[in-house]
Amino acid sequence: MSEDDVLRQIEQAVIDHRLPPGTKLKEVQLAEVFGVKRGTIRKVLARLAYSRLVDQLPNRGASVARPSVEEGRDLFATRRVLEGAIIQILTPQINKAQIRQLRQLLDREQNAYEADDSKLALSLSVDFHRQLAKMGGNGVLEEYLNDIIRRTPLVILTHLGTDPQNRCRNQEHEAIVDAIETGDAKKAVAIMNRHLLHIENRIEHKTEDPQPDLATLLLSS
Amino acid sequence: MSEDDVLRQIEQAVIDHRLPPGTKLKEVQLAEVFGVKRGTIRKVLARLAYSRLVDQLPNRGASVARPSVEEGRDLFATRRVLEGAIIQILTPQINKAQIRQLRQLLDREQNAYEADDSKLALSLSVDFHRQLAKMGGNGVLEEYLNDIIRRTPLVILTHLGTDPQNRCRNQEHEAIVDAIETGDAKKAVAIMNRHLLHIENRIEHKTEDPQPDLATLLLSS
DNA sequence: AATCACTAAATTGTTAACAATATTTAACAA
DNA sequence: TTGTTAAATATTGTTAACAATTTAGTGATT
Repeated sequence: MSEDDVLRQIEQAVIDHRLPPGTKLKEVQLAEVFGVKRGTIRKVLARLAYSRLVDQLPNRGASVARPSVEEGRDLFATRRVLEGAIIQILTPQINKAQIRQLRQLLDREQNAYEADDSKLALSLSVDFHRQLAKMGGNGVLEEYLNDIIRRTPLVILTHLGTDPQNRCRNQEHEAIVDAIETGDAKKAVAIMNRHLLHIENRIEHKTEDPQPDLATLLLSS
Repeated sequence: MSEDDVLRQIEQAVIDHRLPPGTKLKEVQLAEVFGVKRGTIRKVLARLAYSRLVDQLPNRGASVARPSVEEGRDLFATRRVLEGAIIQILTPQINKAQIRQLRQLLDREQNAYEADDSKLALSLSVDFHRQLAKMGGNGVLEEYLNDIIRRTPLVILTHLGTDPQNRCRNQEHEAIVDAIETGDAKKAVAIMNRHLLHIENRIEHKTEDPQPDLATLLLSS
Protein backbone atom coordinates (compact mmCIF):
# COMPACT_ATOMS: atom_id res chain seq x y z
CA MET A 1 0.00 0.00 0.00
CA SER A 2 1.48 3.27 -1.16
CA GLU A 3 1.75 6.59 0.63
CA ASP A 4 -1.09 8.03 -1.41
CA ASP A 5 -3.28 5.03 -0.66
CA VAL A 6 -2.76 5.47 3.06
CA LEU A 7 -3.58 9.15 2.73
CA ARG A 8 -6.83 8.42 0.92
CA GLN A 9 -7.83 5.70 3.37
CA ILE A 10 -7.39 7.96 6.37
CA GLU A 11 -9.14 10.82 4.63
CA GLN A 12 -12.07 8.60 3.74
CA ALA A 13 -12.22 7.29 7.29
CA VAL A 14 -12.54 10.86 8.52
CA ILE A 15 -15.31 11.61 6.01
CA ASP A 16 -17.15 8.43 7.00
CA HIS A 17 -16.71 9.45 10.64
CA ARG A 18 -15.01 6.22 11.49
CA LEU A 19 -12.36 8.56 12.86
CA PRO A 20 -14.22 11.24 14.81
CA PRO A 21 -12.65 14.68 15.36
CA GLY A 22 -10.05 14.59 18.08
CA THR A 23 -9.08 10.95 17.58
CA LYS A 24 -5.42 10.38 18.34
CA LEU A 25 -3.45 9.07 15.36
CA LYS A 26 -0.50 7.07 16.63
CA GLU A 27 2.29 6.32 14.22
CA VAL A 28 3.13 2.69 15.03
CA GLN A 29 -0.52 1.77 15.29
CA LEU A 30 -1.29 3.22 11.84
CA ALA A 31 1.85 1.67 10.39
CA GLU A 32 0.73 -1.78 11.56
CA VAL A 33 -2.84 -1.28 10.36
CA PHE A 34 -1.75 -0.37 6.84
CA GLY A 35 1.31 -2.60 6.74
CA VAL A 36 3.73 0.22 6.01
CA LYS A 37 6.78 1.64 7.75
CA ARG A 38 6.52 4.42 10.26
CA GLY A 39 8.27 6.80 7.88
CA THR A 40 5.40 6.52 5.43
CA ILE A 41 2.89 7.34 8.16
CA ARG A 42 4.92 10.34 9.23
CA LYS A 43 4.85 11.74 5.72
CA VAL A 44 1.12 11.13 5.41
CA LEU A 45 0.42 12.84 8.73
CA ALA A 46 2.49 15.82 7.66
CA ARG A 47 0.47 16.12 4.48
CA LEU A 48 -2.84 15.77 6.31
CA ALA A 49 -1.72 18.43 8.74
CA TYR A 50 -0.82 20.73 5.89
CA SER A 51 -4.35 20.46 4.54
CA ARG A 52 -5.79 20.99 8.04
CA LEU A 53 -7.41 17.60 8.34
CA VAL A 54 -5.25 16.72 11.31
CA ASP A 55 -3.72 18.77 14.08
CA GLN A 56 -0.09 18.16 14.91
CA LEU A 57 1.61 19.26 18.10
CA PRO A 58 5.40 18.93 18.48
CA ASN A 59 6.32 15.80 20.42
CA ARG A 60 2.64 15.15 21.11
CA GLY A 61 1.56 13.57 17.92
CA ALA A 62 -1.32 14.00 15.54
CA SER A 63 -5.08 13.85 15.94
CA VAL A 64 -8.07 14.32 13.70
CA ALA A 65 -8.66 18.07 13.52
CA ARG A 66 -11.47 19.72 15.39
CA PRO A 67 -12.04 22.91 13.40
CA SER A 68 -13.38 25.84 15.37
CA VAL A 69 -16.72 27.46 14.63
CA GLU A 70 -14.81 30.45 13.26
CA GLU A 71 -12.86 28.25 10.89
CA GLY A 72 -16.10 26.65 9.76
CA ARG A 73 -17.66 30.05 9.17
CA ASP A 74 -14.65 31.29 7.22
CA LEU A 75 -14.50 28.09 5.22
CA PHE A 76 -18.10 28.37 4.08
CA ALA A 77 -17.79 32.07 3.35
CA THR A 78 -14.73 31.40 1.22
CA ARG A 79 -16.51 28.56 -0.48
CA ARG A 80 -19.28 30.93 -1.53
CA VAL A 81 -16.67 33.28 -2.94
CA LEU A 82 -14.96 30.55 -4.93
CA GLU A 83 -18.07 28.80 -6.22
CA GLY A 84 -19.54 32.17 -7.14
CA ALA A 85 -16.46 33.05 -9.13
CA ILE A 86 -16.44 29.66 -10.82
CA ILE A 87 -20.03 30.07 -11.96
CA GLN A 88 -19.33 33.58 -13.20
CA ILE A 89 -16.48 32.26 -15.30
CA LEU A 90 -18.20 29.11 -16.47
CA THR A 91 -21.63 30.43 -17.43
CA PRO A 92 -20.66 32.46 -20.51
CA GLN A 93 -18.41 29.74 -21.89
CA ILE A 94 -20.26 26.50 -21.17
CA ASN A 95 -21.34 24.28 -24.06
CA LYS A 96 -24.20 21.82 -24.63
CA ALA A 97 -22.08 18.73 -23.98
CA GLN A 98 -21.06 20.08 -20.61
CA ILE A 99 -24.64 20.89 -19.68
CA ARG A 100 -25.57 17.35 -20.62
CA GLN A 101 -22.77 16.00 -18.48
CA LEU A 102 -23.92 17.99 -15.48
CA ARG A 103 -27.53 16.83 -15.87
CA GLN A 104 -26.34 13.26 -16.16
CA LEU A 105 -24.50 13.67 -12.89
CA LEU A 106 -27.65 15.00 -11.25
CA ASP A 107 -29.64 12.04 -12.59
CA ARG A 108 -27.21 9.61 -11.12
CA GLU A 109 -27.37 11.47 -7.84
CA GLN A 110 -31.16 11.33 -7.87
CA ASN A 111 -31.10 7.60 -8.63
CA ALA A 112 -28.70 6.93 -5.79
CA TYR A 113 -30.88 8.95 -3.49
CA GLU A 114 -34.02 7.05 -4.48
CA ALA A 115 -32.17 3.76 -4.12
CA ASP A 116 -31.38 4.84 -0.56
CA ASP A 117 -27.66 4.69 -1.27
CA SER A 118 -27.01 7.84 0.67
CA LYS A 119 -23.26 7.40 0.67
CA LEU A 120 -23.13 7.30 -3.12
CA ALA A 121 -25.64 10.15 -3.35
CA LEU A 122 -23.47 12.31 -1.11
CA SER A 123 -20.39 11.48 -3.14
CA LEU A 124 -22.11 12.38 -6.41
CA SER A 125 -23.45 15.55 -4.88
CA VAL A 126 -19.90 16.59 -4.04
CA ASP A 127 -18.82 15.62 -7.55
CA PHE A 128 -21.29 18.17 -8.89
CA HIS A 129 -19.42 20.97 -7.20
CA ARG A 130 -16.08 19.54 -8.24
CA GLN A 131 -17.24 19.22 -11.84
CA LEU A 132 -18.33 22.84 -12.00
CA ALA A 133 -14.90 23.84 -10.73
CA LYS A 134 -13.17 21.69 -13.31
CA MET A 135 -15.27 23.02 -16.17
CA GLY A 136 -14.46 26.55 -15.07
CA GLY A 137 -10.96 25.92 -16.36
CA ASN A 138 -9.08 27.79 -13.68
CA GLY A 139 -6.74 25.27 -12.08
CA VAL A 140 -5.95 27.40 -9.05
CA LEU A 141 -9.60 28.05 -8.24
CA GLU A 142 -10.27 24.35 -8.70
CA GLU A 143 -7.39 23.46 -6.42
CA TYR A 144 -8.63 25.74 -3.67
CA LEU A 145 -12.21 24.56 -3.95
CA ASN A 146 -11.08 20.96 -3.71
CA ASP A 147 -9.15 21.89 -0.62
CA ILE A 148 -12.26 23.39 0.93
CA ILE A 149 -14.38 20.43 -0.08
CA ARG A 150 -11.90 18.15 1.64
CA ARG A 151 -12.12 20.18 4.84
CA THR A 152 -15.87 20.63 4.88
CA PRO A 153 -16.99 17.22 6.18
CA LEU A 154 -14.95 17.70 9.31
CA VAL A 155 -16.57 21.06 9.97
CA ILE A 156 -20.04 19.63 9.51
CA LEU A 157 -19.22 16.62 11.62
CA THR A 158 -17.76 18.73 14.41
CA HIS A 159 -20.52 21.31 14.57
CA LEU A 160 -23.64 19.66 13.17
CA GLY A 161 -23.21 15.95 13.73
CA THR A 162 -24.40 13.39 11.25
CA ASP A 163 -27.88 14.75 10.63
CA PRO A 164 -28.92 13.71 7.09
CA GLN A 165 -30.40 17.19 6.65
CA ASN A 166 -26.85 18.41 6.14
CA ARG A 167 -26.76 17.08 2.60
CA CYS A 168 -26.94 19.21 -0.52
CA ARG A 169 -30.39 19.32 -2.04
CA ASN A 170 -30.60 17.88 -5.49
CA GLN A 171 -33.30 20.34 -6.61
CA GLU A 172 -31.04 23.26 -5.88
CA HIS A 173 -28.30 21.73 -7.99
CA GLU A 174 -30.79 21.42 -10.82
CA ALA A 175 -31.84 25.03 -10.45
CA ILE A 176 -28.21 26.06 -10.69
CA VAL A 177 -27.73 24.16 -13.94
CA ASP A 178 -30.95 25.68 -15.30
CA ALA A 179 -29.69 29.19 -14.59
CA ILE A 180 -26.27 28.45 -16.07
CA GLU A 181 -27.87 27.05 -19.21
CA THR A 182 -29.90 30.21 -19.74
CA GLY A 183 -26.71 32.20 -19.33
CA ASP A 184 -27.96 33.89 -16.20
CA ALA A 185 -24.80 33.82 -14.12
CA LYS A 186 -26.16 36.23 -11.56
CA LYS A 187 -29.12 33.99 -10.84
CA ALA A 188 -26.97 30.87 -10.74
CA VAL A 189 -24.66 32.51 -8.22
CA ALA A 190 -27.63 33.61 -6.14
CA ILE A 191 -28.97 30.08 -6.00
CA MET A 192 -25.56 28.69 -5.19
CA ASN A 193 -25.17 31.20 -2.35
CA ARG A 194 -28.58 30.28 -0.97
CA HIS A 195 -27.64 26.64 -1.38
CA LEU A 196 -24.47 27.03 0.67
CA LEU A 197 -25.97 29.39 3.21
CA HIS A 198 -28.55 26.74 3.90
CA ILE A 199 -25.93 24.58 5.58
CA GLU A 200 -23.79 27.47 6.72
CA ASN A 201 -26.54 29.07 8.77
CA ARG A 202 -27.10 25.94 10.74
CA ILE A 203 -23.54 26.18 11.98
CA GLU A 204 -23.74 29.86 12.84
CA HIS A 205 -26.95 29.44 14.76
CA LYS A 206 -26.08 26.22 16.47
CA THR A 207 -26.25 26.73 20.23
CA GLU A 208 -22.78 26.69 21.56
CA ASP A 209 -22.59 23.05 22.53
CA PRO A 210 -20.71 24.42 25.53
CA GLN A 211 -19.30 22.26 28.29
CA PRO A 212 -21.67 19.37 28.76
CA ASP A 213 -22.89 20.64 32.11
CA LEU A 214 -22.06 17.92 34.58
CA ALA A 215 -24.74 18.88 37.09
CA THR A 216 -27.61 18.82 34.59
CA LEU A 217 -26.21 15.71 33.05
CA LEU A 218 -26.12 13.77 36.29
CA LEU A 219 -29.19 15.09 38.10
CA SER A 220 -31.60 14.62 35.21
CA SER A 221 -30.84 10.91 34.86
CA MET B 1 19.14 26.82 12.07
CA SER B 2 15.63 25.39 12.31
CA GLU B 3 13.47 23.82 9.64
CA ASP B 4 11.33 26.97 9.39
CA ASP B 5 14.43 29.13 9.06
CA VAL B 6 15.69 27.05 6.17
CA LEU B 7 12.29 27.26 4.53
CA ARG B 8 12.24 31.04 4.79
CA GLN B 9 15.79 31.39 3.53
CA ILE B 10 15.11 29.36 0.42
CA GLU B 11 11.82 31.14 -0.17
CA GLN B 12 13.51 34.51 0.14
CA ALA B 13 16.28 33.40 -2.20
CA VAL B 14 13.63 32.55 -4.78
CA ILE B 15 11.93 35.93 -4.36
CA ASP B 16 15.26 37.74 -4.66
CA HIS B 17 15.98 35.65 -7.76
CA ARG B 18 19.20 34.35 -6.34
CA LEU B 19 17.66 30.98 -7.20
CA PRO B 20 16.20 31.37 -10.69
CA PRO B 21 13.34 29.13 -11.85
CA GLY B 22 14.56 25.68 -12.79
CA THR B 23 17.56 25.69 -10.44
CA LYS B 24 18.30 22.22 -9.15
CA LEU B 25 18.06 21.92 -5.38
CA LYS B 26 20.33 19.12 -4.19
CA GLU B 27 19.82 17.78 -0.74
CA VAL B 28 23.38 17.33 0.50
CA GLN B 29 24.43 20.64 -0.96
CA LEU B 30 21.61 22.49 0.80
CA ALA B 31 22.24 20.58 4.01
CA GLU B 32 25.87 21.71 4.01
CA VAL B 33 25.00 25.31 3.15
CA PHE B 34 22.57 25.63 6.05
CA GLY B 35 24.41 23.33 8.42
CA VAL B 36 21.50 20.96 8.94
CA LYS B 37 20.92 17.27 8.32
CA ARG B 38 19.58 15.97 5.08
CA GLY B 39 16.33 14.97 6.75
CA THR B 40 15.57 18.60 7.52
CA ILE B 41 16.14 19.56 3.90
CA ARG B 42 13.87 16.77 2.71
CA LYS B 43 11.04 18.06 4.89
CA VAL B 44 11.58 21.61 3.70
CA LEU B 45 11.56 20.55 0.04
CA ALA B 46 8.35 18.61 0.59
CA ARG B 47 6.72 21.71 2.08
CA LEU B 48 7.97 23.93 -0.73
CA ALA B 49 6.65 21.45 -3.26
CA TYR B 50 3.28 21.42 -1.53
CA SER B 51 3.03 25.19 -1.94
CA ARG B 52 4.17 24.93 -5.56
CA LEU B 53 7.38 26.86 -5.14
CA VAL B 54 9.36 23.77 -5.99
CA ASP B 55 8.83 20.98 -8.48
CA GLN B 56 9.62 17.49 -7.28
CA LEU B 57 10.06 14.44 -9.50
CA PRO B 58 10.42 10.97 -7.96
CA ASN B 59 14.05 9.91 -7.80
CA ARG B 60 15.05 13.01 -9.72
CA GLY B 61 15.07 15.59 -7.02
CA ALA B 62 13.69 19.07 -6.61
CA SER B 63 14.11 22.27 -8.55
CA VAL B 64 12.76 25.78 -8.30
CA ALA B 65 9.36 25.72 -9.98
CA ARG B 66 8.81 27.16 -13.42
CA PRO B 67 5.09 27.92 -13.41
CA SER B 68 3.40 27.75 -16.79
CA VAL B 69 1.74 30.74 -18.41
CA GLU B 70 -1.61 29.06 -17.70
CA GLU B 71 -0.79 28.72 -14.03
CA GLY B 72 0.22 32.36 -13.94
CA ARG B 73 -3.00 33.39 -15.59
CA ASP B 74 -5.10 31.29 -13.19
CA LEU B 75 -3.15 32.57 -10.22
CA PHE B 76 -3.82 36.19 -11.08
CA ALA B 77 -7.46 35.55 -11.89
CA THR B 78 -7.91 33.84 -8.54
CA ARG B 79 -6.10 36.64 -6.84
CA ARG B 80 -8.59 39.11 -8.24
CA VAL B 81 -11.42 36.96 -6.93
CA LEU B 82 -9.94 36.76 -3.45
CA GLU B 83 -8.88 40.38 -3.13
CA GLY B 84 -12.25 41.47 -4.44
CA ALA B 85 -14.03 39.38 -1.85
CA ILE B 86 -11.78 40.69 0.90
CA ILE B 87 -12.53 44.30 0.00
CA GLN B 88 -16.26 43.56 -0.18
CA ILE B 89 -16.11 42.12 3.33
CA LEU B 90 -13.78 44.71 4.77
CA THR B 91 -15.29 47.94 3.42
CA PRO B 92 -18.53 47.99 5.44
CA GLN B 93 -16.80 47.06 8.70
CA ILE B 94 -13.52 48.99 8.65
CA ASN B 95 -12.80 51.58 11.33
CA LYS B 96 -10.79 54.78 11.51
CA ALA B 97 -7.82 53.19 13.25
CA GLN B 98 -7.53 50.62 10.50
CA ILE B 99 -7.70 53.27 7.79
CA ARG B 100 -4.97 55.16 9.59
CA GLN B 101 -2.88 52.01 9.76
CA LEU B 102 -3.25 51.43 6.03
CA ARG B 103 -2.29 55.00 5.18
CA GLN B 104 0.74 54.74 7.42
CA LEU B 105 1.79 51.65 5.52
CA LEU B 106 1.45 53.53 2.23
CA ASP B 107 3.52 56.41 3.62
CA ARG B 108 6.30 54.07 4.56
CA GLU B 109 6.13 52.50 1.13
CA GLN B 110 6.35 55.92 -0.50
CA ASN B 111 9.34 56.85 1.66
CA ALA B 112 11.15 53.66 0.80
CA TYR B 113 10.47 54.28 -2.85
CA GLU B 114 11.79 57.83 -2.69
CA ALA B 115 14.85 56.63 -0.77
CA ASP B 116 15.47 54.26 -3.67
CA ASP B 117 15.17 51.26 -1.36
CA SER B 118 13.19 49.29 -3.90
CA LYS B 119 13.49 46.03 -2.01
CA LEU B 120 11.85 47.52 1.09
CA ALA B 121 9.29 49.31 -1.07
CA LEU B 122 8.30 46.07 -2.73
CA SER B 123 8.03 44.31 0.61
CA LEU B 124 5.81 47.06 2.04
CA SER B 125 3.71 47.03 -1.09
CA VAL B 126 3.05 43.33 -0.58
CA ASP B 127 2.29 44.00 3.07
CA PHE B 128 -0.51 46.29 1.96
CA HIS B 129 -2.31 43.41 0.30
CA ARG B 130 -1.60 41.14 3.23
CA GLN B 131 -2.89 43.73 5.67
CA LEU B 132 -6.18 44.11 3.81
CA ALA B 133 -6.60 40.34 3.95
CA LYS B 134 -5.89 40.26 7.66
CA MET B 135 -8.31 43.08 8.41
CA GLY B 136 -10.98 41.26 6.45
CA GLY B 137 -11.11 38.81 9.31
CA ASN B 138 -11.61 35.65 7.26
CA GLY B 139 -8.73 33.36 8.11
CA VAL B 140 -9.28 31.02 5.19
CA LEU B 141 -9.37 33.81 2.62
CA GLU B 142 -6.27 35.27 4.24
CA GLU B 143 -4.53 31.91 4.10
CA TYR B 144 -5.28 31.46 0.42
CA LEU B 145 -4.24 34.98 -0.49
CA ASN B 146 -0.96 34.53 1.33
CA ASP B 147 -0.45 31.35 -0.62
CA ILE B 148 -1.00 33.20 -3.86
CA ILE B 149 1.25 36.06 -2.80
CA ARG B 150 3.99 33.54 -2.09
CA ARG B 151 3.64 32.03 -5.56
CA THR B 152 3.38 35.28 -7.47
CA PRO B 153 7.04 36.33 -7.58
CA LEU B 154 7.97 33.12 -9.39
CA VAL B 155 5.31 33.72 -12.00
CA ILE B 156 6.49 37.24 -12.59
CA LEU B 157 10.11 36.17 -12.63
CA THR B 158 9.44 33.35 -15.07
CA HIS B 159 7.32 35.28 -17.49
CA LEU B 160 8.25 38.92 -17.12
CA GLY B 161 11.79 38.97 -15.83
CA THR B 162 13.00 41.55 -13.33
CA ASP B 163 11.63 44.65 -14.98
CA PRO B 164 10.97 47.25 -12.25
CA GLN B 165 7.72 48.11 -14.02
CA ASN B 166 6.29 44.96 -12.49
CA ARG B 167 5.85 46.62 -9.12
CA CYS B 168 2.52 47.66 -7.63
CA ARG B 169 1.85 51.34 -8.07
CA ASN B 170 1.59 53.24 -4.84
CA GLN B 171 -1.03 55.65 -6.20
CA GLU B 172 -3.39 52.79 -6.96
CA HIS B 173 -3.05 51.54 -3.41
CA GLU B 174 -3.99 54.99 -2.18
CA ALA B 175 -7.01 55.11 -4.45
CA ILE B 176 -8.14 51.79 -3.04
CA VAL B 177 -7.93 53.05 0.53
CA ASP B 178 -9.80 56.20 -0.49
CA ALA B 179 -12.64 54.16 -1.93
CA ILE B 180 -12.77 51.86 1.09
CA GLU B 181 -12.90 54.85 3.41
CA THR B 182 -15.91 56.32 1.61
CA GLY B 183 -17.59 52.94 1.90
CA ASP B 184 -17.62 52.44 -1.85
CA ALA B 185 -16.72 48.76 -2.02
CA LYS B 186 -17.64 48.47 -5.67
CA LYS B 187 -15.24 51.23 -6.65
CA ALA B 188 -12.49 49.82 -4.44
CA VAL B 189 -12.88 46.43 -6.06
CA ALA B 190 -12.83 47.99 -9.52
CA ILE B 191 -9.58 49.78 -8.76
CA MET B 192 -8.08 46.65 -7.27
CA ASN B 193 -9.02 44.69 -10.38
CA ARG B 194 -7.48 47.30 -12.62
CA HIS B 195 -4.44 47.31 -10.37
CA LEU B 196 -3.97 43.54 -10.70
CA LEU B 197 -4.86 43.41 -14.38
CA HIS B 198 -2.12 45.90 -14.99
CA ILE B 199 0.50 43.26 -14.21
CA GLU B 200 -1.64 40.35 -15.37
CA ASN B 201 -2.03 41.66 -18.91
CA ARG B 202 1.67 41.90 -19.40
CA ILE B 203 1.91 38.16 -18.87
CA GLU B 204 -0.96 37.29 -21.16
CA HIS B 205 0.44 39.41 -23.97
CA LYS B 206 4.04 38.51 -23.57
CA THR B 207 5.37 36.93 -26.77
CA GLU B 208 5.91 33.29 -26.15
CA ASP B 209 9.57 33.33 -25.25
CA PRO B 210 9.72 30.10 -27.26
CA GLN B 211 12.71 27.79 -27.29
CA PRO B 212 15.76 29.97 -27.19
CA ASP B 213 16.50 29.23 -30.85
CA LEU B 214 19.93 27.69 -30.85
CA ALA B 215 20.65 28.56 -34.45
CA THR B 216 19.95 32.26 -34.05
CA LEU B 217 21.73 32.26 -30.76
CA LEU B 218 24.92 30.84 -32.19
CA LEU B 219 25.04 32.41 -35.65
CA SER B 220 24.47 35.97 -34.47
CA SER B 221 27.55 35.99 -32.26
C1' DA C 1 31.43 13.19 -34.63
C1' DA C 2 27.26 10.13 -33.16
C1' DT C 3 25.54 6.16 -30.93
C1' DC C 4 25.69 2.51 -27.90
C1' DA C 5 27.23 -0.29 -23.82
C1' DC C 6 29.22 -0.38 -19.70
C1' DT C 7 31.19 1.39 -15.33
C1' DA C 8 31.66 4.79 -11.76
C1' DA C 9 29.86 8.46 -9.29
C1' DA C 10 26.32 11.21 -7.52
C1' DT C 11 21.79 11.64 -5.87
C1' DT C 12 17.51 10.32 -3.91
C1' DG C 13 14.82 6.99 -1.08
C1' DT C 14 14.25 3.81 2.97
C1' DT C 15 15.07 1.73 7.25
C1' DA C 16 16.37 0.23 11.75
C1' DA C 17 18.52 1.78 15.71
C1' DC C 18 18.91 5.29 18.85
C1' DA C 19 17.70 9.73 21.38
C1' DA C 20 14.44 12.87 23.34
C1' DT C 21 10.07 13.72 25.06
C1' DA C 22 5.61 12.72 26.87
C1' DT C 23 2.44 9.70 29.22
C1' DT C 24 1.17 6.21 32.29
C1' DT C 25 1.70 3.61 36.40
C1' DA C 26 2.83 2.78 41.16
C1' DA C 27 4.21 3.96 45.56
C1' DC C 28 3.98 7.00 49.11
C1' DA C 29 2.62 11.10 52.10
C1' DA C 30 -0.55 14.53 53.57
C1' DT D 1 -9.35 10.55 48.68
C1' DT D 2 -5.86 14.10 46.79
C1' DG D 3 -1.46 15.29 45.52
C1' DT D 4 3.58 14.31 44.60
C1' DT D 5 7.36 12.01 43.10
C1' DA D 6 9.89 8.55 40.56
C1' DA D 7 10.31 4.80 37.66
C1' DA D 8 8.51 2.35 33.67
C1' DT D 9 6.42 2.56 29.40
C1' DA D 10 4.90 4.51 25.19
C1' DT D 11 5.40 7.78 21.63
C1' DT D 12 7.57 10.98 18.74
C1' DG D 13 11.93 12.82 16.66
C1' DT D 14 16.59 12.17 14.55
C1' DT D 15 20.35 10.03 12.38
C1' DA D 16 23.65 7.27 10.06
C1' DA D 17 23.98 3.47 7.23
C1' DC D 18 22.30 1.18 3.45
C1' DA D 19 19.54 0.43 -0.95
C1' DA D 20 17.74 1.97 -5.31
C1' DT D 21 17.90 5.02 -8.98
C1' DT D 22 19.62 8.39 -11.93
C1' DT D 23 23.35 10.88 -14.00
C1' DA D 24 28.01 11.41 -15.68
C1' DG D 25 31.92 9.50 -17.61
C1' DT D 26 34.65 6.28 -20.60
C1' DG D 27 35.74 3.86 -24.42
C1' DA D 28 34.51 0.98 -28.37
C1' DT D 29 32.18 0.90 -32.78
C1' DT D 30 30.20 2.65 -36.81
